[in-house]
Amino acid sequence: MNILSYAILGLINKEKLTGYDLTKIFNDSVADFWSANQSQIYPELKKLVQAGLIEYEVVIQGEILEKKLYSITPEGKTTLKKWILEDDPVLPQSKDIFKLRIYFAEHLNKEQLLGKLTKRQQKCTNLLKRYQIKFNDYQNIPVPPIKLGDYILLKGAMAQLEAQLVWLDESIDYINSIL
Amino acid sequence: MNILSYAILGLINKEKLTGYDLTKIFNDSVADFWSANQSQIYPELKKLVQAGLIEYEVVIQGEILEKKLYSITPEGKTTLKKWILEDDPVLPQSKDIFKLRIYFAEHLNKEQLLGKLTKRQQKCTNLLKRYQIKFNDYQNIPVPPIKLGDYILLKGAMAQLEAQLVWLDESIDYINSIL
DNA sequence: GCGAGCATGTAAACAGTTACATGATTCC
DNA sequence: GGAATCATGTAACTGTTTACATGCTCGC
Repeated sequence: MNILSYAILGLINKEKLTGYDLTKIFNDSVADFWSANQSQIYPELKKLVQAGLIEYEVVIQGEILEKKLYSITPEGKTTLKKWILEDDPVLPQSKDIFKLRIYFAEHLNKEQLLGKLTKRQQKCTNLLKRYQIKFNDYQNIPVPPIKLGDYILLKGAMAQLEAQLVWLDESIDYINSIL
Repeated sequence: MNILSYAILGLINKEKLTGYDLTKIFNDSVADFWSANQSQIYPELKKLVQAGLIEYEVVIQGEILEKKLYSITPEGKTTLKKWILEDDPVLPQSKDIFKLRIYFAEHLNKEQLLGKLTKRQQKCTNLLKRYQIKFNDYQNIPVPPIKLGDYILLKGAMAQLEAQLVWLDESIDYINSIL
């Protein structure tokens, strides 16, 4: 069982979902800490059904379109709970092309370097704004216990972005002071 | 050319390195924003030599051990500079198993949930301490322009960890207040 | 002499990306 | 009628991990 299968299991456990729903979720709502391509989803769902951890009912959409609505089985729930409690390996080794380029930045002149940093600032600001809109929705509706994960993770994503923006600001100041 | 090959190119550009050196660097100093396994390094080095972007001299270590010390070629420098200036795709889609588990945390009771969060706090604190020691070394020696990348990226890693610690603290308080 | 670390490589399995392929539904 | 979106799947390729395989060097 790879991590993706647990991710799928966890999402289906929250609510019944189709493969298409899962695809959207991995590209939108949980993308900050996990992602997956559409082409990974369907084979993985098949494996999970074979393993007896999920099952599906065929639902007719419109006139003839058959969609598979997946739900978790009791065995799936047990497997999921066990996995959630497992110890986490050290810390995630994330990959960040932007940081990699900046690390090699002795090649850039001041303008190029500042240009790259301000572009990133812009992107972070835009994403943060989207998160803040989401957050305002949560604030209005009191949520525990079902939405606890959503709430905490959203706050986490926002905190990381805010920290990155402060770091970018400081880096710009630093570069201005030395170059 | 994949990203790893540019990462290798950038590192070799800073100083002459062996495959073994690169392996260590990808597991230690740059692990915060890029990582690679030993088994990826050697085939990639071969490709870069074939492409004429790096070259090596054989250095004898001790009596007979031959090690290959790689250096960047002029074509390699050109290729690297071009790549560094390329625009970065949106924002990195990092994967964080810990966050994924917390997202599914409605399965945990208060103690289990707080246990997971405090364990992560411990790990973040330990890593932050190591970064702070590194940082103190940089502070004593004035560094630009060669060590600019090291300095900025280290500050970035520290900022992210500090933000995560604040987030974990707030999350613990939040959970205590609602559960 | 021994153990930790230096040094280089390959093979197999697994995970992830990009592209292909098809068709229905919903809303305008 | 057409476009965006819903919906499901496969194929080929690329990237990553884990394991295998070997041997030297340096310091104690």
